Amino acid sequence: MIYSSELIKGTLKTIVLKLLADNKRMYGYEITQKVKQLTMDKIQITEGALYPTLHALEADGLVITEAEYIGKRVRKYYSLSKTGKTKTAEKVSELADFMNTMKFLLDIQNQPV
Amino acid sequence: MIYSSELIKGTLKTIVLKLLADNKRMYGYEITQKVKQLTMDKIQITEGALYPTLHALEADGLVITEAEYIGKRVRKYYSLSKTGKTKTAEKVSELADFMNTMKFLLDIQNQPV
DNA sequence: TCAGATACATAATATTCTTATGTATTATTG
DNA sequence: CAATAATACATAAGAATATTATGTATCTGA
Repeated sequence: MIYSSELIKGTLKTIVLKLLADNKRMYGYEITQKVKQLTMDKIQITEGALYPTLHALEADGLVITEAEYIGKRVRKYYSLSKTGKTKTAEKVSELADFMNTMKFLLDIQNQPV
Repeated sequence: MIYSSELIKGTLKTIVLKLLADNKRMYGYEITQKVKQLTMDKIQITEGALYPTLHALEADGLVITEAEYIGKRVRKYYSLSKTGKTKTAEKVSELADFMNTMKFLLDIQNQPV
């Protein structure tokens, strides 16, 4: 089962930021694979969604990039800036709060998953 | 505190459906107020978001409507169709699953709210 | 009486995703 | 060893869905 795409909306940025907080330094393709692996294929980030998001994070000064060559192929590593670290904590905390609210709102107690 | 609007994206339809499942019959304005009240003002659904959503649910055959006059003012009541009830159960269950996944992904254990 | 709440609706715009396409390198496998 | 899949980036067109603004009209309370 893959979640309907609308659920990802609004959480992608937070997911990416949190992964960078945990892994110091990651490149785009690695992020898609990591999310896929951690969620047992339930969340699959498309490249068309990820790269624009990464570029936006960079434009906002939340991440910094380093290009690196693996053989002849370029890799673009992303890591959190100081501002990015602060922002990540805020967004994760907000999402946690939001999920508690939603849990209450949807009256979700012990639904089997 | 009001959640950043992006968090609402993708969950609005599910919220509306669940409220209708719990309350049998509601009108638009009532839904906005109910959500505001249940979430202690943290989620405020704008009319520009709600009405198009309700119309889409109707077009999809998930809800049925009845107009009613309160004095001279019209009210449009929404209730779940049979298909709507099934769909609601599916969407709520999917969202519950998604939130568990997100909880794991974001490593959220006992963050104070 | 008049401001605020109730109650609907829609249009222009912005955001952000999907889908499709493009380029190129490296690894695998029949 | 050639073809395919995986790795790795990127962007553009289009769809979906929200924000913001606007419009209309009624009812309530100070």
